[in-house]
Amino acid sequence: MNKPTVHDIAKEAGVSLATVDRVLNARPGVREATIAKVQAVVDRLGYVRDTSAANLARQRQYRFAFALPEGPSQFVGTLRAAIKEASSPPVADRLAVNLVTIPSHDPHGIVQRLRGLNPARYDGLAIMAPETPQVRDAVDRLKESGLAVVTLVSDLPNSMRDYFVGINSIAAGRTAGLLMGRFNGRAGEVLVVTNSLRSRDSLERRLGFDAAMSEEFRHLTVLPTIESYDDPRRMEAVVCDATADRPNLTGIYSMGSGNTQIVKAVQHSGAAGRLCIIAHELTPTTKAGLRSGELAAVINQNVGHLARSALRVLRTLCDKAPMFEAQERVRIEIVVRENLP
Amino acid sequence: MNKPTVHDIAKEAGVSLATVDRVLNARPGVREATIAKVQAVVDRLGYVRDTSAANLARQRQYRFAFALPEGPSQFVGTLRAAIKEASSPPVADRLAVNLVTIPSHDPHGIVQRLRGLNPARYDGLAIMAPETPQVRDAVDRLKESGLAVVTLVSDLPNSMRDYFVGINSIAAGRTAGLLMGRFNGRAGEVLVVTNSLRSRDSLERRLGFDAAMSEEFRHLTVLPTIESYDDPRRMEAVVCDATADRPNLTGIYSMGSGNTQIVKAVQHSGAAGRLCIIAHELTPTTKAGLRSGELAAVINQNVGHLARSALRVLRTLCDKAPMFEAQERVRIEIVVRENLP
DNA sequence: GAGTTTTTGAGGTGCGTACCTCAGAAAACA
DNA sequence: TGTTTTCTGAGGTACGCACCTCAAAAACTC
Repeated sequence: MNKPTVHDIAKEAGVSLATVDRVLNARPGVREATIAKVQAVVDRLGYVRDTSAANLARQRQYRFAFALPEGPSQFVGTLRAAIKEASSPPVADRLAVNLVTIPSHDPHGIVQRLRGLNPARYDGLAIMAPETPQVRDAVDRLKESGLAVVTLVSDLPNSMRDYFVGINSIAAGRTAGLLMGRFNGRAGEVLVVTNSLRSRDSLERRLGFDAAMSEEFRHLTVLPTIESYDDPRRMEAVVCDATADRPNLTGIYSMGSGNTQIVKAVQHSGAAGRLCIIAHELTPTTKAGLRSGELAAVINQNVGHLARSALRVLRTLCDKAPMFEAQERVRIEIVVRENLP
Repeated sequence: MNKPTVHDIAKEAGVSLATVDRVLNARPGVREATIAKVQAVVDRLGYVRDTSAANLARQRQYRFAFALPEGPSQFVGTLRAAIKEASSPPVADRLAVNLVTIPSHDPHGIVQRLRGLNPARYDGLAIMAPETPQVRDAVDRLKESGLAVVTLVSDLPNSMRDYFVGINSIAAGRTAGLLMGRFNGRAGEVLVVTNSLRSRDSLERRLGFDAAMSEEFRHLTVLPTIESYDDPRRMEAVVCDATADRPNLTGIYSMGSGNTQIVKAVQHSGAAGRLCIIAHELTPTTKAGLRSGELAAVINQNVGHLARSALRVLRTLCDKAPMFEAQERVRIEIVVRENLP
């Protein structure tokens, strides 16, 4: 017997199509006993709803909002491009994706933006935002008004989000630490820079990095994190100063964006050869850095994977269909010059 | 205007539905002039066929054969499992996948097995096989009888295959070389082992490895490749001898399967600490090796990605639909203990 | 057992496409 | 001009499902 249909269920259960339909779509007006009878047949025949036929019949449109931070981050730029590519025809059908930008470091502004989203006009939300109580509450409110919600890149673990699409940041930091330790044989100091420690992923990367370093690589001294607050000049100055003032500096771990400035500063300082620089996220800048040898390695999460995964998960959640978890696990990629895509 | 349908095309072009249908499905019996007229409207309105509706109407079944080598290889085992998972409901619909095993190193046997496939019963073939003229011809024959053909893991570049799903083996070898050079600071010799150099991917890995080593890491001497011909005892013996006879041995590059034996031999020899071992493909054995520290790194291609990619590509080829290339590019993953999935 | 409420059945329509038939129009040929 | 061949149109059915209506049956109530 091939793929049972609703007709088969009806025949087998001795009820009408309408009743099967009511049971399958949880519509009211069916006795408990009948529901059980139909369910039993469904289970026995192994009926699975044909999602594409269902969507066709229901004229389904998946309307998703993607909330991404504004600002000059190259990573967010490539992520945005990946989302656009993954949600445009003919790859995606019945999909209407709205990209909304939210302020990077202003919880209040983020909340305002999220309030501006009419829950009735969306079926799902994917959001990349720092973890603050206000943001969490705003997300929870959208969830409560019926949206499927996934967090992207940076998790909000205590919110009501349905799923997190991204990498384990602690493990990512540990990986960076391992590479720093192995690639960088000379004893000395390691500078750690980022734009902000306020988002959960940055914090966790630092934790993982420190853990790996202290466990295995005691020949390296990790300096306190320096934040640039998205200010390119500050980032450049910090790196310039460090290379000038610290003769023992042998490595830099860049946890966030601003890699363009780091590379530039290092080039000017003439310290390029003696430094092992490890950064996050493949962007035009970091790719160039890998090619030219200034960057030793990049820890990456594939933006295409992130985008497609978020879309798939949101779709699946809307359909209340079972998830294919293995496909949604975003890998922590190690990229060196030789395996650049 | 929302998603134009065939009806819109018909109305706009001033022809009937039947004619639009004939044009869209390349059926005969339409004048050139009319075809052009319809095509123009299709382009102008940006019509894209609704694949799910089309498949529904056509009761389409995609029937694919996956030809994978037999034998005890753990990698092929995990790949096989990934294919099964990716082709079973409810993840995949209208999909009938047949896994066929082919002899590993017997071109004649492979050809026989492929001859046994009735082209009328399949829409597509994915094959992982060594590159020999006989195999190539057998593949070409299937292609000519109308199947979509993709090569998997190991390419047959001079065949008529439509697509190759897998990684660039030269780059993979280069990556292994880079890691060997960076992780392994001590000068000395590097042993290279594999089960066979007869398949294209092994050969190319070796090429890439040598290139990277000779360009950058002159402190390491790479020994000639030793083949085990799928004989576990031979593999173990080779590694045992090398660790015993070569005091300068500092690294092992394992290009193929047989990692269980390598790890075992190294453990027994007591040389575990002084050796940097790099292997290919994540399997239970290599995962355990990474966790326990015997393996320094593993170069991996994600079997789930391979499986899903092959299926997607075959489907796309059957539909004659445009391909979303970025999604099909399989990455060369570097796996260390810290970023184990 | 009459009246009320709750369940169920039968049937239809539509989603966007594929594929079929048959008649009639247009073009090409003699 | 008539005849053949080549196009084209109108219409239908089907795919698997969602969602609707209306009437009939069954299950309750008092």
